[in-house]
Amino acid sequence: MKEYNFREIESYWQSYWSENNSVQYNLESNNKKFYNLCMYPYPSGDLHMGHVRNYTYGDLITRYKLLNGFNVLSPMGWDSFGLPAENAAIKTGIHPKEFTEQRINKMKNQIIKLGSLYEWDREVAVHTPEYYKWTQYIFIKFFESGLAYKKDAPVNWCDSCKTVLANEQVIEGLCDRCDSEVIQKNLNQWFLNISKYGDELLDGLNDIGDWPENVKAMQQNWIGKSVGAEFSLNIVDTELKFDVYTTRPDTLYGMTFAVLSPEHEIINQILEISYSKEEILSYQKSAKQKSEFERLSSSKEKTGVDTGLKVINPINQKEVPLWIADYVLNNYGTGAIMAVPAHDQRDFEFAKKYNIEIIQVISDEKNQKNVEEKAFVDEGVIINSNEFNNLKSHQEASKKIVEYLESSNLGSQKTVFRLRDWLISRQRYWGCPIPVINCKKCGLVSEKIENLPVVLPDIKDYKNSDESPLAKSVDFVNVKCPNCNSDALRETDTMDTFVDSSWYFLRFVDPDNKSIPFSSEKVSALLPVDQYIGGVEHAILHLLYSRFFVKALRDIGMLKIDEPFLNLFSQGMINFGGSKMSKSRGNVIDPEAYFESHGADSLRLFILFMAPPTDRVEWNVGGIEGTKRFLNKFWENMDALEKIFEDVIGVNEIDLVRNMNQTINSVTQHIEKFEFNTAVSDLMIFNNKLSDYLKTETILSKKSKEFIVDSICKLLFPLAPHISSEVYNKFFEKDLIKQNWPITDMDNLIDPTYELVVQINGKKKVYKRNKRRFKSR
RNA sequence: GCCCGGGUGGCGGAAUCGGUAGACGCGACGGACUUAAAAUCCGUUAUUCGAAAGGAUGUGGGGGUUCGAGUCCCCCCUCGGGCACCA
Repeated sequence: MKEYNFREIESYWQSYWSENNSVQYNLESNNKKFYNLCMYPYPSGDLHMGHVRNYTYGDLITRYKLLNGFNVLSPMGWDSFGLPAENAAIKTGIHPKEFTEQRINKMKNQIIKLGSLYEWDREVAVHTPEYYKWTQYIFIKFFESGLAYKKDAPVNWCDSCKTVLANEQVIEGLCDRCDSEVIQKNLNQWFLNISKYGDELLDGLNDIGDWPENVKAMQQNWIGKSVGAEFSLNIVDTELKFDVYTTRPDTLYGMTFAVLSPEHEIINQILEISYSKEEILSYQKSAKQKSEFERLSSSKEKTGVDTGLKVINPINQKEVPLWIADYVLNNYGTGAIMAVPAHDQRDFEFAKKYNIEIIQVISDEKNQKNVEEKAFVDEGVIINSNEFNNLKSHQEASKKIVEYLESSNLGSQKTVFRLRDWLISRQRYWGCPIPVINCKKCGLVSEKIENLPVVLPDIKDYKNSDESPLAKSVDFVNVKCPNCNSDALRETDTMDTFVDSSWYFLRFVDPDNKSIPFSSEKVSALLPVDQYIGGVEHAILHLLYSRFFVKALRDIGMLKIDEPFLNLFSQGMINFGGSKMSKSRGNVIDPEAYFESHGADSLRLFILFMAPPTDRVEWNVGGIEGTKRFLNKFWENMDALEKIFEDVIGVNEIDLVRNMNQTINSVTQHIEKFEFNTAVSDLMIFNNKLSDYLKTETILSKKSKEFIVDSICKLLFPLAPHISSEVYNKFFEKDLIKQNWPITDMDNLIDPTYELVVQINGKKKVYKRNKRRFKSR
């Protein structure tokens, strides 16, 4: 059999679509809009299978929606700031801009070869001044409204590379580049106040649209809302007091000690009065030297130091010892806790180790639980708590005790989030400069809008020293204060690249706007994104940051929507040899080779066919042969149909037409439900039936022939657009992309015969083919 | 520890409402074509007993509901992912 010439066909249609602007959002159209978006890539230079999977799904949706008459917006851009370009620059001296743009060109070419349709006139790349000007604009608006602020914060620092590292760059406590140990260092850093939106980000998940449950669960988990109580503990014989937060106010009578985190501010005052000054100082020092990793993971053996001081339990005036221990984190709650060893496992271990009293205040109904081996954390009944005895814990007793604290002005109910403010400053070159100036007189002053963008200066050495690479450019750093015109210094940090990606989907609706980042009207017309498709690895960071950005931009009046993404689809990863494909593992399967050897249509079909889209899959080297065979067979069938003798309708023809109709019904439903693997198999089944027909029959009516070619090309179009466009054009001399999706004939779905099955005790015993007596619908 | 998903042939996976388990594809085996190979075409392919007809078993394990369970309920095992000293 001769193979169809996929190379020629694919390249022809790719040029055709591009020259005819086959996907273009039409402002004037009355058709319903559909904003279809794939997560834009970091331009690594090589398209990998993860991209192929992502863009195949995205393109399928674009084409399906086009045939269904939607006014589709399908843009693409580049997440083009980031470390790899900077590392390459350090190594080879090539400017990150040049390095990045070469890679963008290469990758864009590969995306086109996949046959993915994008409206390239809307392309954005975040590293261009035309884009980052508006990232800076938004930053300034955030700064002016208090959403961006600067404060001292502990960061991951590699003393060998002389740089701050992102959490993702710290691998088991070591620098991912030089393997030296990462330490905690206090630096003055920029933050965005995302925690202000904790409640809204959490509540928004309830009615957001169609999002995968696991992604919603991950975000809920990350936001980590908990409701408890906050109250003060007074230190005996002093004026000193501090706040503690607990989710278990019902256990208040069981408090037998209190703990401060080693970084707690009040320790400075404690040092003046404690007999254990030396021990405290040395404990603080050792806690500081531990890396975050070590501190959180070090075999969970708890350590601490006794201050020798006592605090008073506000509910019963009992005096209990005050300790300092690093199992209490300074940046959660109040950085201090009441410790109830009887009912908290961590407190229990600490109490056992240091021989601290344990008082049980909850038991089960028969009072048979004890706390000798471990803490009792389950629901139960209050004991040893005076007037609160016999109340049910946790809910009822907590409520009563909080009411008591509130009525006696001792404390109050309090909501705490795990979500922390977002540290966005990076001591890096290849990122968006922070548009702020430090003036000795005026303090932190934002750059004037008319002076934007603050352009990344050219420097010779991209390597960090003790400060950011941008500090090396004298011209960049030394400026006049926009306020008072006195000598001032520019910020030398750049922004986390997640800032760039938190609003790119907004720029796509208005990419050429020269006066503002985007028009609010256009955003309202096109957003939320109707279908967002991307990898599950962005379940928390990117998707949460973008949601935060939209809410923050709404609150400062720049747009009028609440959520950026209506429906989210997370595709599974593609592994090979049991692990994630990566250059360092040497297990990368290059999609480009398949464009040459099997064609983009075969690759797309195989990706669609291999597994349900949400599943993680193992790359199967031979599997693509199956979809290639299918396309060859399809091509051959179409060829045979073209030559078949046209005549009156025969009996088998009626069956074939019904099969086609059933296939229309089934493929449509599977695509709607994102069950692309079974959509492909439906088409394979019909193609096999068509082969059988053509082998045994010699005639077919013109009407049926045209119905079959028309329908099957349309059904195949979103999945394998090149071959279907070619066949359609050969038969009808029309552009398939401008046609309408086929409609199922509901009257011709059901086979007039059926198999009667008789089961006895659930086992099939008799089956027989019968004619249906009534036409059912 | 907590929160999400999963577990079906040699493999990837199908199976709207509880109603013929294993669609479709890969691989394997047998055959045709060929000097030969590749490609292509035809056939077989859950396990097991049987020459065959046919029978028995079978969706991680155990129980239950039902005329009937991959599907519903309870318990357990196990794999993957996320979070994790979060008070």
